[in-house]
Amino acid sequence: MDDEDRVFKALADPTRRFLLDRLFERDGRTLSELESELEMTRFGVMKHLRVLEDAGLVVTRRQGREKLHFLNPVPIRQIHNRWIDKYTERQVSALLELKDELEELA
Amino acid sequence: MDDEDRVFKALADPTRRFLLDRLFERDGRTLSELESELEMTRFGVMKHLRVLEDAGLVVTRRQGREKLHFLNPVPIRQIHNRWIDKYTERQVSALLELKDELEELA
DNA sequence: AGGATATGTGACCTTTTGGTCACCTGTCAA
DNA sequence: TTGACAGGTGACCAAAAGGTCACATATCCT
Repeated sequence: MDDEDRVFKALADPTRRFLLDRLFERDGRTLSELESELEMTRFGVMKHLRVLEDAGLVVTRRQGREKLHFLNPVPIRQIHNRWIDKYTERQVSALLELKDELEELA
Repeated sequence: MDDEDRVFKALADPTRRFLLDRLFERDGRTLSELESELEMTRFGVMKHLRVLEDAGLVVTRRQGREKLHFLNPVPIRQIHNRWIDKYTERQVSALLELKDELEELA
């Protein structure tokens, strides 16, 4: 499995996206901390974090007996660049901003 | 399966990403045209296109007995916005532009 | 009309993936 | 230094996904 494939496979699972959401909110969390927010055993969560790390979506640092997890946004941006060129980017982001404003009014 | 999940699941397969690449290059292609570029039966390709359409990554229009396929970039941009805020976007896109320039020199 | 062309459906099989468990290693602190 | 705590490995099972085929419908063109 190549690097690119790992990123997309990693994003395909809802639990892993939830983990990225938690890290987007605040990074530097430990396995135990992330586990406490999920209805799953530690082993399941560990496996998911491993997949995210192998994909480069999460980077880690050991601190004593703890392992801290950080979100890496670079692969996400690369997905974006693959199918959205500069010109289309302006159109699409304008469209989504408009959509957000309309939803705020409703 | 909710709408968001469908998008990520759709992107998880290399054949489907290849199809998006072809449509990014040029849209409005038919099933037969896309099939001719893949080592797979028509049924396999059709199944993949169906998944992409259900996810909203591809939109279609019937024209006689043909079905034309178009790339929709909106869901891709939404993935981007989920984990990259305005501030981070500037940093990451600058980093990737630098990376591209360096690779051009090498 | 009728054959060729373009797309569609449901059943089926194989491979991959998500999740759990028994068991193990490294680190902290009294 | 010993017990509690944080993280790690490999085997295992059930569920989901990728791919093919027999069969079917709609459209075009002569």
